[in-house]
Amino acid sequence: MRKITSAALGRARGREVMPSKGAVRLTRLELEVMDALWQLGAGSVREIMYRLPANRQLAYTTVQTIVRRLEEKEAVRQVKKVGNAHIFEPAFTRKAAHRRLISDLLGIFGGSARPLMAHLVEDGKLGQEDLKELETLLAEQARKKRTSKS
Amino acid sequence: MRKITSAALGRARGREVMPSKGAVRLTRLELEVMDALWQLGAGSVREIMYRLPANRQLAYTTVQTIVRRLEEKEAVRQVKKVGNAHIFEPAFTRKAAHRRLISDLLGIFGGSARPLMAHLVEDGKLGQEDLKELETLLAEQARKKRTSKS
DNA sequence: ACAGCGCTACGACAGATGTAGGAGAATCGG
DNA sequence: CCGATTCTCCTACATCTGTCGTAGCGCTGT
Repeated sequence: MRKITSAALGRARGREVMPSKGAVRLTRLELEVMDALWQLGAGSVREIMYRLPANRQLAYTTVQTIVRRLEEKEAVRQVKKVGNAHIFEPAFTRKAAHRRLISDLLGIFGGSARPLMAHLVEDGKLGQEDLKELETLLAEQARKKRTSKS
Repeated sequence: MRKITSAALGRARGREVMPSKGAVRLTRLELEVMDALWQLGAGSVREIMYRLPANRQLAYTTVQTIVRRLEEKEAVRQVKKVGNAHIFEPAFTRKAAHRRLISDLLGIFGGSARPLMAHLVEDGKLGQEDLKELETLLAEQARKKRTSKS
């Protein structure tokens, strides 16, 4: 049998997004645990457990396991002990994590924010007021940059 | 030992995002395969393999496996045979898949598009022209809706 | 007609993820 | 000082993901 490909041998463009050094990729669950920690600022396994959303009630040891894995990934670190319990704290901000998520998504979208935005608008997730707000933000940012730099 | 939690017993808000019925969650690799298929419109395993980005050269059977899994997830379906080879076609559009991704991300962001946008602006992924463009799009959409509906 | 090559079906396997149990050490309340 | 409680540390295990290999069947060209 002849290879079915015959003519279509055009290698595709190599869209590629560097994992930017030490940036960890958090899983869904890990993200929820981090979220709890971000809310707390710092906390014990049990505190994290209680801060988990209602639709994610996990066993104590499950949370503990996730926290341990997060430690391995250096996403959280122990800051002190209370009794014999470790108190953990996030190793980076929610913002940083979000940035990572967005950049991943943008990668999938081919690197440009446009299509993403278009979707948002189409889905009505983005209205007139939002755009206004953004313009303000953009202007302010430009101003700030001019002030600090140059 | 006393539970370390003592006072902090406020259950967190139950942010939750329904998986919207039959919507499948595609993995990274599956997404790349789908992307190849979207480019092709429809194609054989081998054609898909050749369309994969240069940084993702996989063995023939690897691609085949992914395609099989996508079939199980009903993300692709066989449309015909050429020789003894199956020709596959996506079961939904790239757009639909993207919508799903975005909605997932928004879920993580608490449901609002604002923070997402803010990030984009901060990272300079979104400029003046983009916002202009979006406003146009938004206006057009409003017009269209008015025309079709009401 | 048949050798050979491509395709399919299936199985395998390591590493990542989600979820939890058990043993035993540390601590707290009395 | 002692028992009950709560941690910690490890282990376990089912799934999901990423990646292939093998066996065998069906075309196809000569």
